[in-house]
Amino acid sequence: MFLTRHVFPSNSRTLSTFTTHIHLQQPLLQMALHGFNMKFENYNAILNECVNKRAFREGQRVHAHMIKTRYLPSVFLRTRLIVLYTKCDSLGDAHNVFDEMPERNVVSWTAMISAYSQRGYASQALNLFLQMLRSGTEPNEFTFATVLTSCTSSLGFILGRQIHSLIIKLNYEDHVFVGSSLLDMYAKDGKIHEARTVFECLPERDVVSCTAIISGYAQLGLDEEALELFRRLQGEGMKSNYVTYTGVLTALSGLAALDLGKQVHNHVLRSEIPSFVVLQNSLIDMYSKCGNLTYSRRIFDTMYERTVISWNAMLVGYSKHGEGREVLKLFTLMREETKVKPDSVTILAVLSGCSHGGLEDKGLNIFNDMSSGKIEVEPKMEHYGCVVDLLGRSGRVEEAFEFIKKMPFEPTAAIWGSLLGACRVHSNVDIGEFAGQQLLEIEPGNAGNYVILSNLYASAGRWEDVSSLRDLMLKKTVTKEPGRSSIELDQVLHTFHASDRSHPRREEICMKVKELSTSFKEVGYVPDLSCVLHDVDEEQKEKILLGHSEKLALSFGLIASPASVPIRVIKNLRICVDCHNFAKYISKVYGREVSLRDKNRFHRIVGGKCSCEDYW
DNA sequence: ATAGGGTTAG
Repeated sequence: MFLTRHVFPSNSRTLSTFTTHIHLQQPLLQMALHGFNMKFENYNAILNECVNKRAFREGQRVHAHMIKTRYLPSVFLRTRLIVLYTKCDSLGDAHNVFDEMPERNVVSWTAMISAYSQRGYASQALNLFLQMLRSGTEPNEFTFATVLTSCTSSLGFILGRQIHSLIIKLNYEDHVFVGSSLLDMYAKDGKIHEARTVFECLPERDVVSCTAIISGYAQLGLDEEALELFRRLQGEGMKSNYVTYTGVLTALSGLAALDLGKQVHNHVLRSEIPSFVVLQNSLIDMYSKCGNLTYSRRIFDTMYERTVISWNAMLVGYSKHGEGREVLKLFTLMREETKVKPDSVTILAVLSGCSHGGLEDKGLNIFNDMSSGKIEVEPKMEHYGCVVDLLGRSGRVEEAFEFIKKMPFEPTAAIWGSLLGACRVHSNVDIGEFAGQQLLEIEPGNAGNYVILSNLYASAGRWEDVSSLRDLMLKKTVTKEPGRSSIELDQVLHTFHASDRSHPRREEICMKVKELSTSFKEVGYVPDLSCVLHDVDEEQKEKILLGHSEKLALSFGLIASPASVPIRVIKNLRICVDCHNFAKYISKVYGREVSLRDKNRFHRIVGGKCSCEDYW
């Protein structure tokens, strides 16, 4: 019921939608083109109209008329021309006007900086800003708000901090536009506390600054913090718009909070908020990451306009759920749609979709089409990574290894990790050992790598290697991002850590895990002790294994949710081999569907079988 | 005349 079709105009920020053949006010145009002695007022009026209507050709004719009649436009009019050309997507023309200006003021500099930053030319925008300072022109609040949006590279962040000092010196730190731009810059640099400080110091807040800080948390994966802040600001009377909800949906996607996501969706539909493409894209992603692809597809199908991101979000959804056939079907549809071109993310989604869906040959064909230019996307490192995955999954481990050696890139940790994973599943100890060594060299501090290599050694019965791996791990400073699993029940998110004793129903949960383990052992479950790398006896290892956050969340789901619904658990890391097996027993013994989202994909486990076919 | 927050992938 809540998915009704909403038709709204497309996002007005799309630059490509300008028209060139429009009717300008005839008298003015005639005056300009028939030798009338044009004055400032006339030019200003006609240029304003051209800017508003994005009338590129007419604007050019007016500009040409100025040159022909040797009219010398003021700084003001030249700046209008820069803005006109920028809005009409003609950066070259804008820059020519800028170059030929006999004098410039803060507005013309800012307009030009804005032109570059809007088109994504960050370093040019920053260069221009520096030139502006050197020329002795003092920036104003417009300049700062603009230039900070171009501070998104590592060099940009350094410059951004210096710009912050200048902002303080020139007394613009209380300005809300400058503040939102500044806090956004800090958030994008991962400096969320500094972003928060800027936010808290603002004398007044508005939708944009509030949205910027909420999205800042969400983009860094601080989902709970984002949600908490959203609720607090809402309580303090913050107004939300569609961008705010996009940020909130990002946080909810991360948490896989389906019920809350539906609530936001309902709210958006009931309110006057327009269903802009960006918001719909967020909804597609939210439903897919919450495990509900049907809703994602329903939104996708009813969209009035789709961007490449809409297609990508849907493709990624199918891919993560292991629905390879659907990925290919949708990709075919996409290629028939001429308005949208596949990009690098599209191909990534399709390749990984083929891999997760067990369609190795189809995936390899697509990679070949890309290499031969039949698909017009430049193959990047990540695409090569997908091929390693595809070959590895189908058991062609040697081929995958050869492929890595011939790649035009230096292999990354992700590539070796993918090869090692394949070796674990297909028990290729020789290549796996090599991949593992490379991996331990690149990422000596990543505990996950040790676990997979240990799994591999254990599967080959090489126990002495398992123990020397453990010794090696003790020598290095190995940090493990703490594993965390959560489950949403009645709009409340229950989060568990390993051996977590903080849940109000901890006794019950702990008992249940033990009970399950005992009963599963009677029907064939064998705890996989190679998943534990601590130097303890077997009994202890089993205890540690039973404390894994996934098992706590799964058991809690079994106790606390009705038997008719699937148990939906999400884990922040890749799921452990033993817990994956444990979940299969739950599905078989209790007849419950388990939907498990890990860092890489969804595992839909029914009747003891998983949609990943034990490859992840 | 010039300005800030947003969606997919990793």
